[in-house]
Parts: sequence; C-alpha cells; structure tokens
Amino acid sequence: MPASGSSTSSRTTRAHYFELGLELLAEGGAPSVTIDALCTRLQVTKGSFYHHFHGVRDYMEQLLVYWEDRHGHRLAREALAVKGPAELIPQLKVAVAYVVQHEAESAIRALAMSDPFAAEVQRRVDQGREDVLVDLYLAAGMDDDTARSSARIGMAILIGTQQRERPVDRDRLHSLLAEYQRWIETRLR
Amino acid sequence: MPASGSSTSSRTTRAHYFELGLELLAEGGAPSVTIDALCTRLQVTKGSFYHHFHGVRDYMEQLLVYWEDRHGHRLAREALAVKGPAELIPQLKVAVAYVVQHEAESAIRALAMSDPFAAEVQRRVDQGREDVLVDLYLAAGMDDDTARSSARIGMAILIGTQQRERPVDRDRLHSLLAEYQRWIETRLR
DNA sequence: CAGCGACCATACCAAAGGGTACGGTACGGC
DNA sequence: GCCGTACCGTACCCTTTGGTATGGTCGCTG
Repeated sequence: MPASGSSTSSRTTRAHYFELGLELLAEGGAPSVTIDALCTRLQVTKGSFYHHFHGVRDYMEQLLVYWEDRHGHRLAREALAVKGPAELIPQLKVAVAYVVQHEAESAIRALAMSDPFAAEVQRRVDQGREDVLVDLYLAAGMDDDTARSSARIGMAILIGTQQRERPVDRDRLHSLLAEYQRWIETRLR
Repeated sequence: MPASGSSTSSRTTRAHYFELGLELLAEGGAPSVTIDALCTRLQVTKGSFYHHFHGVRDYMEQLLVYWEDRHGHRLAREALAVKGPAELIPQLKVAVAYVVQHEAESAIRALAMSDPFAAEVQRRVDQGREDVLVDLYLAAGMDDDTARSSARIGMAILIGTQQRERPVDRDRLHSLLAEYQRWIETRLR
C-alpha cells in the first residue's frame, strides 16, 4: 500500500488530478474545471475520475484542501522563518515571485464568491498569513492594534494586487511591498 | 419614442434587466446570472429577453457597460468633488458605505478572471479611480512616483478588502482608510 | 494459478442552459 | 378603424455537463 504514491507515470493518481485542477483554475477560472477537461488532459475517461472521487463536488472540496495544505499555507511557513520585520520583505519578494501561484489563488478567491467551502478555505489561508505578520510585528515591539492593522494592510496589498491584474506584475508588487516596508518601519519607532 | 424610458412598471425595459442582473451578481456571482433566472424574477419569458438582447453574451456586455457608467465611475466622480487629501478620506468613507456596491463589484472582478470583456471594464474603472487619486496627490504637492504608488496602495486596500470578505465589513474598511490617511499625510511633508 | 481488488473504458441517461421559430397581443400614428 | 411595430408567450431543439451502470484488464497475494 503505497499510501498516496508518486508512481512513475503509468497510473493516474489523485495528485495528478489536483495539480491539473490548479492549472485549469489558473488558466480559465473555476468554470473550466470540468470532469471532461480533466479526463481529456489526463488521457483517461470518466471511469477513472469516478473511481477516485465521488463526484465533482467531492473533487472540488478535495482540490481546495489540497491547495490549502500544499500551497496556501506555504507563504506563511516561509514568513515564519524570518527573524524580524527587516528580513520580512526581502523574503516575501522571493516568495511572491516564485512560491505563490497568483493565478490559481485569484481563481479560488473568485470561486469563493459563490462557493461557501472555497470561501472557508480562503478565509483560513488569509487568517494564517495575517497571523504570522501580526506575531512578527508584536515581537518587534508594536502594540496589538497597530500590529493588527499593519498586517491587514499588508494582506490587502497582496490580495488587491493579485485581483487587479492578471497575470500579476511581479515588479509592481515588489515596489508596493517596498513602500509597505518603509511604512512598517515608521511604526516601529 | 421615449428614448430609454422609465415607464411606470407595465412593460419590462432594459434597465430592469440590468438592475436585476446586478442583484443576481451580488447574490450568487456570475454563474447565477442566467436567462431563466432573469425571466423568472421579471415574470416574463425568454421571448422578452431575446427581444431586448441578441443573446446572453450581448446581455452580459451591456450589463457590464451599464455598471461601468452608472456605478463603476461613480466613486471617482465623488472623489473629484474633493478639494484636498484631508477631505478625501471622510468623503470616501461615505462613498464606500453607501455608494459602492461591493458585492456586485466583487462578482464582476471574479468574472473578469475568465471574461476578457469584464476584465477590460474592470481595468477602466480601476484606472479611473486611481487617476483621480493621483491627480489629488499631485495637486497636494507629491512628486509623480510617490503619488502613483500612494494611489496604487489605496486601490489595493479597497480591492483587497472587497475581495477578502463578503459582505464587506464597513467598519473595518473605515479603520483601514483612516490608517491610510495618516500614512498619506506623512508623505505630504 | 486462482481470484480479489484497484483501476479504467464504454455506453447510456438526465438536467440545465442557450438558442430559434413562430404566433399572438397591445399601442401609437395615419 | 387600420396597420406596423414593439413587445412577449409557447414550444421545441441542441449542446454541455454531471452522473450511473457495467464489464473488462492488470497486478499482487495466498
């Protein structure tokens, strides 16, 4: 029993469905994630899909949880490795350029508009990221309210940039983060 | 020929379809804007719909243009009446509480994910709002780069808050705007 | 090597949604 | 009072998509 395997490529695994699902999300948003699209790209038929999942609803929920664990909380983990606010932005610049899948995140946020489950997942990920920022700012000496509002604004900058333009302009996001950093530094004295 | 009339209520006009479309957008996002849903709520049948519009594609585009003219650019017009950055935030607080249809805007932004036309409309509205901010900051004495980045961050705060939680917490948005205002003031000296 | 279970193909069904054709009603101008 | 046109109802079709039933193949294990 290979748990949840990474077989070479002969058989199709759940992970294949999930990674492809994220690709489809990034390309055309939630409406383009259909059973037919998945099966066509994976070169299988619906028999395979319905063997691995109970239906499209079941699949979407598992896909969202997969994204949450595997990608959503990753940015927060990266930020956790940082020792102070001064290191934060340089680290985040790397993360938002290479780690974060902006297009997929944007699509999930769009899906959250009409899907309560997706909204819950999105909320947890946002909360996790914000909490990391808050802890960092508290450790650096901010008071509670200042730390919280600073974190919220940082989250708004990320989300706002993600949702405004696609694909995300990494350079522009970098410069906004630099502005944000300068702002944070004024609140640490 | 009553131009584009506001008849009492006997006949269904295009405006009826548009306002209802925005309601449906706010309630369930783009997927719930269907011909059946529109006709059921308006107590008419598809014969009426296809008399006024060439199809669902035609309708969606007209709906988006309707929103752009009638609601999208309204926030920028409100901001234009302001005489200086100090007046801006109080004015914006009123606007984001009563003028802006956050849920509909959020849905349109989600739709823009998979609809190029919606993305164009959204981009024009965002650009219009940002330009108003830039002009205001320039008039107050900021240099070009500072004004532009300040405006972009303001837009990110609005968009980020809109997209993160629904319904939008007006109080929270107000406090973030207050923080934003304090920040702007530090850049005016 | 028998056979059990994981895996997947084929074929078919049902519902939803967009679209078309056509017929009918109501209202204003001549 | 006639008639064109705006307006809308009815009936039907097609495509997409989710879903089910069923049987077949492959690998592993006793």
